[in-house]
Amino acid sequence: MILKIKDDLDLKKIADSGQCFRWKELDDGAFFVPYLDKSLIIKELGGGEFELDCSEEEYEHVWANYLDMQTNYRKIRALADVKSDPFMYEAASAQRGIRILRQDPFEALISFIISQNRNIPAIKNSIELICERAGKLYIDSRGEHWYGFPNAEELNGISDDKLKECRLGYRFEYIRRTAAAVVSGEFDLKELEVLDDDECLEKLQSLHGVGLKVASCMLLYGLHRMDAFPVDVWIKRILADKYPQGFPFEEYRPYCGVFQQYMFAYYRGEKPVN
DNA sequence: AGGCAGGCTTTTA
DNA sequence: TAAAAGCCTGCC
Repeated sequence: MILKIKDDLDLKKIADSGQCFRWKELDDGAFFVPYLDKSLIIKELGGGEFELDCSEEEYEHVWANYLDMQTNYRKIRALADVKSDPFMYEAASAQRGIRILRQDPFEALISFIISQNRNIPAIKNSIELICERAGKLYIDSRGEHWYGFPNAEELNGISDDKLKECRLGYRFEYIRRTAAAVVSGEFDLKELEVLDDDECLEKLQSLHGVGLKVASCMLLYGLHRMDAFPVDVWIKRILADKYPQGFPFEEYRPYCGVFQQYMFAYYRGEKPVN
């Protein structure tokens, strides 16, 4: 199908944004996008048009939601005022096209536990290994094979040896215990939905290997809490560099997380590490 | 109680 | 060799 939109959507920027780790750019500039048991191949044609290898029905029921198309990001960007916060205005303008995906919560949780103290290529590497060892095998519309991200049962079910092949280092035990807690029901991902942001952060941090930063990433990228504001080494640098008087959270509520993402991508893009 | 140093696996630059 | 989308433990 052909999708025609007016709002922000830059596939390359999303793929490089550090919120998802399994998108793949294909030879023709299209992107392969996996989500649960489905995959999408999407290509920008220009003029706000995109070609998608799915039906309109599947787009409406799956991909529009995944890509968060019901949210107006142009409106959100308009919160950045060029006079009062020129840095943010510049960051949001330069990174226009980023959207906060509605990813699978379990995948997001595991992915951001893996992310700690590592750079993006290493994160992608471990996640791909996990999918190959614990995920289901699928075939996309081109006839190419791909592995899905394992659900909790699948991840919990693989042997220690196989999980150790995924090069998780000291995070091995974090992943093992988190998957087991989700499978046993000791940790219920659905229960998070009824909690407010602070309660949610607290509950997530009860998991071994989940601190404030990973919990914040889970809120923003796994639960789509748009006001969640993960502070990592990059954001720390930005806050020290650009906001020595403190970050104006009130100006950007309830979308602080979106602006965190713009800043992160913009600042990191100035001196790329991968 | 709350803050801080040191250690942790492995990869990347 | 240091740093990497950090967290845990032990110590004070």
